[in-house]
Amino acid sequence: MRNTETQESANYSDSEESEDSFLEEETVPVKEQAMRKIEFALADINEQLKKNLKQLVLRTSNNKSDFFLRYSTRMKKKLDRDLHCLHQVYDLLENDKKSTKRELFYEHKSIYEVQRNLDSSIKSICELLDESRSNLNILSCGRGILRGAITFLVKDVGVIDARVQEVLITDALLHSELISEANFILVVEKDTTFQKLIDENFQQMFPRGILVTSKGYPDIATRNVIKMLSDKKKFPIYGLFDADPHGIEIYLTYKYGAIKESAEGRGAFVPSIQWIGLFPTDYNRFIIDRTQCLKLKRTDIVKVENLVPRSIQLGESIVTRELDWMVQHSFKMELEAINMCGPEYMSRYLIAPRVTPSNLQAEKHLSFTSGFEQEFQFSETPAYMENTNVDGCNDTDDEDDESLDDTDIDSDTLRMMEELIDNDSD
DNA sequence: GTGTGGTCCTTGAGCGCGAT
DNA sequence: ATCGCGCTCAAGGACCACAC
Repeated sequence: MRNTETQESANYSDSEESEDSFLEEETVPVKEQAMRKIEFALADINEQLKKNLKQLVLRTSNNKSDFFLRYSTRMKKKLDRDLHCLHQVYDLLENDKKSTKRELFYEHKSIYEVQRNLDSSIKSICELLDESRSNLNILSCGRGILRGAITFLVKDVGVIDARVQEVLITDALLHSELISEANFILVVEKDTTFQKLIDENFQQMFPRGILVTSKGYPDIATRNVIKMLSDKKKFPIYGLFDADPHGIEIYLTYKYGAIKESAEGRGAFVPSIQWIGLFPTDYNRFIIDRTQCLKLKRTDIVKVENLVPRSIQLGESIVTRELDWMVQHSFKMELEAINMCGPEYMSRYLIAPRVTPSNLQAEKHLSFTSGFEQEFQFSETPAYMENTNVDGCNDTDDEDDESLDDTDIDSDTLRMMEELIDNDSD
């Protein structure tokens, strides 16, 4: 045992000092750092396997303060999958190749069994190496799409003009050059809304707008690309989601990332995104058919129960208040509810008035908005106007008299939800 | 008691297949 | 030809069981 330990230390003593000092140097490329870490981890775990230890540790250095993965006897399969994944990542880095999750999965389908096992391994490896997924040359199958006033110049691909075609959002866009005269980005929750807006001439109506969707919960690539556009071009970002608990959670995922932030998706969020609808309280502002209102299910109420404290913690008073209203009235709405009001209704009466006035003035085709404002009297102040500044920073100090403070909302809402759960036989 | 893996649920979408 | 169903994929979160 002692001999082995001596041998082990002999194996790494030569490189240990240089290893640690090497890793701390910022000038070393990410790729080289990751490869060194993997080499260490594989050699180290190999030694542990020889010793037939009860518990194995996957680590990237001898420094005990560094992140490591621990594997008990019941986690043999997990270890096997993680090691295969580590080998695949090393292969990608060594050969300067990029691969999708799906491709990696099919390379060792018998090992991973189902894709979520590979997802779990990738997540673990990102934590272990302290690198984002894209830095490890792992791409996700693009899910998000984009259309509007922007052109990407992508290395090795060429010109991708989003004015004339839908663009699949992948990590490759992150490293492209941009040509754009856009002055805002509109993120919509789902593809049906995206297509509907395109069909209703979104591009003619908003020639300087960019429309984005990630088809449900946003993937990391889409969040990263929106963040990149926001950072580079300072576009204001607006978000349009269903007036239901999932829609609100999707908004929070865009704005703050996932609750369990991982190395895989580190930094993939867009703090400047502004929620412009569909608010539950929009039921009072638009002429929405009662049949478009769907009763909250038990699972919805449970989700609201979790979202309320989260929104309070995040200081999202509008979200808290809208959730409160939703629970009090016990129904939710999808974006399609607005479409039922009339042709181009969503673009004209929901989106146009809710992007900033400076943007509206730049739109030649929006003369109808002033007419709309005259003909349509809001029964109450829309939430997006109450405490959102033009620069996208929320100002939670200016609550009107009728608004509840967070403490009141919390207790009222929770009581309401408890009653609903008790009465809900669904 | 705490942390974590595995499982199952939700959202969004697409595709193939069988019944009508 | 159309519709409904069940499967897939990619994200998210919640919950339970188990190891430490």
